[in-house]
Amino acid sequence: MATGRNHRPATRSRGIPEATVARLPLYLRALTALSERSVPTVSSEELASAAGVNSAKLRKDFSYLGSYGTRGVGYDVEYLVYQISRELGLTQDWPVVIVGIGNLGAALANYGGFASRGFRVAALIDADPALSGRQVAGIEVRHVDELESIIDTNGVSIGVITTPGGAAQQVCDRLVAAGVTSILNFAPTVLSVPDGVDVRKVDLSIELQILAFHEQRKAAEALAQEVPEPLAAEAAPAGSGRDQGPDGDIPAVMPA
Amino acid sequence: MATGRNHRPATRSRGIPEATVARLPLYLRALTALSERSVPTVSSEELASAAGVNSAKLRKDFSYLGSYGTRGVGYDVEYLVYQISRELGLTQDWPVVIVGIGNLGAALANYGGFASRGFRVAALIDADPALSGRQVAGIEVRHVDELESIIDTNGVSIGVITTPGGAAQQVCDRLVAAGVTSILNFAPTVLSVPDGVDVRKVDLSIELQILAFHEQRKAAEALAQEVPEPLAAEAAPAGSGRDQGPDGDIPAVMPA
DNA sequence: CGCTGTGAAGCGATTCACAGCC
DNA sequence: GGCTGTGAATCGCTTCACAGCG
Repeated sequence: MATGRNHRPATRSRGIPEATVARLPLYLRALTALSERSVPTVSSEELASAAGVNSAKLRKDFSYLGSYGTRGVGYDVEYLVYQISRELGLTQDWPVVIVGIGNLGAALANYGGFASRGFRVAALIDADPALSGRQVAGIEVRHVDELESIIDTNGVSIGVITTPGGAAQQVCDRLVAAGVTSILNFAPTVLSVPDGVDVRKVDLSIELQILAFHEQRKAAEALAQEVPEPLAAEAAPAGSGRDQGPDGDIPAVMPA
Repeated sequence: MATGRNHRPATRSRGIPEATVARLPLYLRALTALSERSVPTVSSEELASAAGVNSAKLRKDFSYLGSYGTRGVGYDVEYLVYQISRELGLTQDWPVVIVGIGNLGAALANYGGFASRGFRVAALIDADPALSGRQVAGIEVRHVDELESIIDTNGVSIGVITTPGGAAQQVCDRLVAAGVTSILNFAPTVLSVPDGVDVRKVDLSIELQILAFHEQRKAAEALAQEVPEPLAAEAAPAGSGRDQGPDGDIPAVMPA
């Protein structure tokens, strides 16, 4: 972990907790919406509820960035948008490649949320020669043979893998060898990468499985409530359980 | 926050930590692969590395499920597959509906990972009448007017929202009113739902933004290394950074 | 002897609660 | 008076390290 022992206790700037980083995009989205409605300032309470977190957490998060609010008033929307964008590195634009142009790859290519926030799809890449030259979302699909040269020419450092699981590690290796240092992996595979390369994983079926777990638990509780046996002693009073809650639960996306 | 105070401290069995639940699908995937290769038993070390976590975490996770291993030997693959499946509620099959059949909805409909693990796409639903009747992934697309009846007839309790952001809350409300109690939301919107309904959110652009943050930090560190000013005191010795690491980082998917 | 299962320690994130400033 | 910024308390997850068992 970078950071490491740390001489300097906790001091300035360079120590934003991961949990906070993961929420900054949420705040940014909410702020952008406010900005579009020309709302000039916002309180921690309002912004927190728009972002789906609680206000103490939000204030703590912002405190890591600096003192950008005004007591008694709130935060200046435009100013915060800028500060968060800068902190996230969105003031520069990041060329990304998407490898694997199936439905999911196409969905990502078409996804407007990218371009709007500092990301530019530099190329779509697929191993199927039949796709080469086709246009998806107005971008030409190139053959995977060109992967290295595309990355090199465009200075790409972020790659998105939307291939089938079987091809993912191979593609990953090539991306890394070509100079990519951040990877967003949608394939259902644990990628291994050298130190210094970040991997984040998004797995659709894992999310569903987690929902199924809670769904099952809810069903069990409902039963327990009807037939309050001693066994049920625990489930019944719990009532609402941990459910919902706009606050953090445990996620399923992770690095590496 | 639903949740609330909660009386009972932490007691028995029904208390699997969220972080553990989020990893069970990972273990299950690794175990399934082993099972297909007819590997009879596996040690915590081997399984952990296949799943991309460390072995202490894995053993602790399994300890919440029960004592399913054999000291000096390891875990029986088939038995563990069964136990985890049961715990996750995958021994029953869950009918799900996907609302919003754009590229992403289609990608999900085609995604093999669903059917293979207890999920069945009961219906594809879209607001566009032009799509109604079309087949996607061998399933007929139905009009959103039928949403309530579809959910009712099929006993659907899990819904997936892949509509544009603007339609998400509306769709969510109808799903919930019709009886859905778990929602997987791909729209870039914070959904509000009543207590007792679980929401998990997957946001593609948020993941990229988190990568961008780290990418930026890496670039800054590289610079600091070249020109070792006093400011750089911290970055330089860090070397590899926090990067990689098969262990948990902070995710961006969360309930509600 | 090897590997699991688990108390206990450690650590990071969340929440509380209030001092400080506008 | 209202709302931010933040130490201090708390909570939950991770990691350690080893006892216990096959």
